[in-house]
Amino acid sequence: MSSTTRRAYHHGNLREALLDAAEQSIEASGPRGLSIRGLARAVGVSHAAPNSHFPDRQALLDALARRGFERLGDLLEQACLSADVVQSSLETRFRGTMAAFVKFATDHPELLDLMFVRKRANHDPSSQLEAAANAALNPISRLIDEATGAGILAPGDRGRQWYLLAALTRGIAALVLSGDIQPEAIETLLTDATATFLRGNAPDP
Amino acid sequence: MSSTTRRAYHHGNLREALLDAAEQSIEASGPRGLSIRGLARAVGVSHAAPNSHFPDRQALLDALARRGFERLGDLLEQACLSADVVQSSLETRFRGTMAAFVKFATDHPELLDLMFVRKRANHDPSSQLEAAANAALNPISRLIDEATGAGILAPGDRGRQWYLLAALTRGIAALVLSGDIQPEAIETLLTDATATFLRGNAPDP
DNA sequence: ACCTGAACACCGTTCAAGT
DNA sequence: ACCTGAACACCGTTCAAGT
Repeated sequence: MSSTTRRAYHHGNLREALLDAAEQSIEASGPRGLSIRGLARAVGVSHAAPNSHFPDRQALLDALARRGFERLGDLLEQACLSADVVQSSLETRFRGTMAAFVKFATDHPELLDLMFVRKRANHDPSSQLEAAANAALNPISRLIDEATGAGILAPGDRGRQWYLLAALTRGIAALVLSGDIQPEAIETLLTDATATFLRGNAPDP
Repeated sequence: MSSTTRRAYHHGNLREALLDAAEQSIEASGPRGLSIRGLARAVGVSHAAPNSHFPDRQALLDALARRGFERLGDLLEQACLSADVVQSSLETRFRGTMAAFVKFATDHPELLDLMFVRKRANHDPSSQLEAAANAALNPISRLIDEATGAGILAPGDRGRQWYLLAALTRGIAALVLSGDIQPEAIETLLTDATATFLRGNAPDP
């Protein structure tokens, strides 16, 4: 019965097999190195077979990005929760969530790029991709609400604080991916960023 | 005599003509839409002609990125200086510099992407590209030094403050380019980011 | 030195045809 | 429904040959 998973490659499983191969390819040689024909070859089907599952190359990349957001969302969620269980301070949880994002970036640099290109080429706000993107970043909103409730963050405009935190997080990831920060300095930067954000947005005493 | 600039297209001017065409193409349809053959066509030379000026496609992209850093450097410099002349506060100048970066991002989104991919594909720390990149971001360092001198920033680790400011700046640009921020919210975010950075890194009283 | 033209090994996408 | 094979119009890069 376990043979079912092994055998049924060309019937029903092709879509996922292609996405798996695509993710490997992308991390190895960037999105530009990804070719539909190469994927088909790697999986052992004809070069036109992928077309049955993805109308064009971009659709495959979108599906890849969507999977990425789902995984990123899980990681951020975990970072929030596990920090909670250990009864850590809110500052630690902020830092942990940013750190989780940055770890995802270093683990899957090309995938992250793919995920955040969106709006430029493709822009359908009702797509599953956008839904996944919004869902993934939800933990950040909840953390901000919690901190506001605890009196650690000024109860100002929730959106403005979200933007700030999102900018910091993505900015750090960008610095790391472009190689503009020395790897040893990342931990310090995460700590500094958390402290700066909280201090800069603390309620007036 | 002005005919010299107009005529001498295929002798001596080709390199720049290709780069100009490349920049147009890239902003119109992304780096993926850029083809050497297409450029050659647009400029009116044979498809192999570009090879006399750029050993391969990547070399052309690198040259494009280098030009981008030179222009970005000029803009940041200007943002610093012009704000100085008007005798503005240091806070205004911080904001102005970040705003200049973000404006460059919205004006040349694809070019900016190209500029900051570096380290992943290509990584020669002694290249002219890297030199241009470092030079471009110099104004930020000078601004931090100035603010430290004026007692507005804590005289801690210069590098740590640089990383923070760079992360904020690039993060905001990233939010804008990926469409994750409403355009009307950008000005507010720039103000909030400046205030948060300065407040979060102010010297202890 | 700079450019051309042919050649080679790739692409994505379409489409009739098979199962 | 899912896949194949041929076909079409593209690529980047190399290289002998021209000027």
